[in-house]
Amino acid sequence: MRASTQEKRTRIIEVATELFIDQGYKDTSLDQIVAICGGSKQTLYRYFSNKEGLFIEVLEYNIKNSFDPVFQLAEIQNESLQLTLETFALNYLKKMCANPLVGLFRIICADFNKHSTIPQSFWETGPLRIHQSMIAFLKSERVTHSLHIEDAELACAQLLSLIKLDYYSMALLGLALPDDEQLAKHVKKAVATFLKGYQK
Amino acid sequence: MRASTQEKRTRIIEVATELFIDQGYKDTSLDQIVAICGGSKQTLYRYFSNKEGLFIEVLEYNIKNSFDPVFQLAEIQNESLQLTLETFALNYLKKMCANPLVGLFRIICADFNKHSTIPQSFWETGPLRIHQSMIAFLKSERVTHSLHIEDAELACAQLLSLIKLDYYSMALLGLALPDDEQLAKHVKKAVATFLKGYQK
DNA sequence: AACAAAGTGTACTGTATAGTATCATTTTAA
DNA sequence: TTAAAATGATACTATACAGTACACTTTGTT
Repeated sequence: MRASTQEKRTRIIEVATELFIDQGYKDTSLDQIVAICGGSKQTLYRYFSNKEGLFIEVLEYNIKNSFDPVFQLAEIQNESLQLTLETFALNYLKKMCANPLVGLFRIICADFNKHSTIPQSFWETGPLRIHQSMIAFLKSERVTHSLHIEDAELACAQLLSLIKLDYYSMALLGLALPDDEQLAKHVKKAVATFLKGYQK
Repeated sequence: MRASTQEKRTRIIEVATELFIDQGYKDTSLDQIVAICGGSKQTLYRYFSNKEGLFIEVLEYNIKNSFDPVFQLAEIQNESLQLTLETFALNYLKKMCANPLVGLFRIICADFNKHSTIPQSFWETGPLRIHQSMIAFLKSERVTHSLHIEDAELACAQLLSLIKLDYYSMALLGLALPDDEQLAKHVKKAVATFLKGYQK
């Protein structure tokens, strides 16, 4: 295999990512992608089975790049519990409410919500894995010695929902989110409510 | 005006609602709508400026029909506070996570998230009005005599998020939700966490 | 009855795009 | 150097659909 082959594949995926997110799935034509990448449509079709196949690879590529850093965040465990959660929360919130995740989520729910395994596999490789990280954290001694958590799965879901609030829905709709300072304030309140709800 | 004119308009809107939700915006053609309604494309164009204009009316029609019952629910105030909230929560959750709201939300975020006032007006006439109802309730004596709520707006957002959890995202993706019994259990826990987080 | 407004059926225009085919050109490996 | 594989440029096929034009029919009104 040529040295440039993998680079080219990656380049196509990156250009496709940008266009899909910017214009939506249906409104992004393969001709457009090729025009920006350079090369020809034949090459694209040699790499990817078809438009849907390309999108699936776009998805895998971005899920990997976007969620992995969040997993790491979920494992930070210094300072106070409150501060740990606040730090995680702000990063989690900003990652979830921004591209590429928001743009790709829009496409999955609008263009693949029926007759496709994409939503299920997106859910399992993305959000669900974040949940698992957080559940493990909530079960750790670090947490259990100051909070009374009977059902870690539930507590995790509640914590993440308190963090996201309606900001995720607003991001999906393309509405403007508060600035960083406001978000930081919000996140503190979310963590506070969570801690009080699960205090011993 | 003919007696049937208003009925015909409504019929077009209802058929369009179903097709838009079922197939998405781009995949629903006006020819299809006309074929099911009967009548001709000219008539459709006499009633509605174009496809987008039709969708906007579809939206208004369904927002009105779907959110209004939820407002009423928010005003139920009998029995215990806990029971009142649980009752509201279950109905709110089921309404939010089902069609037509889910299907229309998908379209708004995928097909109108840019260069359109649709998201903003959807947000204001839908979710925001529910928030306002709930904020008023949380400020009522009924609530303030048993809970300590400094910021009713925040408390409202947190409560509704605890109720929705990730079920709304799952519904958008077309993933299956738990059955009614499970949802009822979930809702009790959401209300419990909220009450504990805001207890005096 | 006569007229105008509302509605129908059908065909058409213009445009867009997924996917394929062909053939020339370049790159790589031996 | 040479042959095979990869890539590129371009054109083509088939299809779909928003929006328009137009001739004709129905309905309500005067």
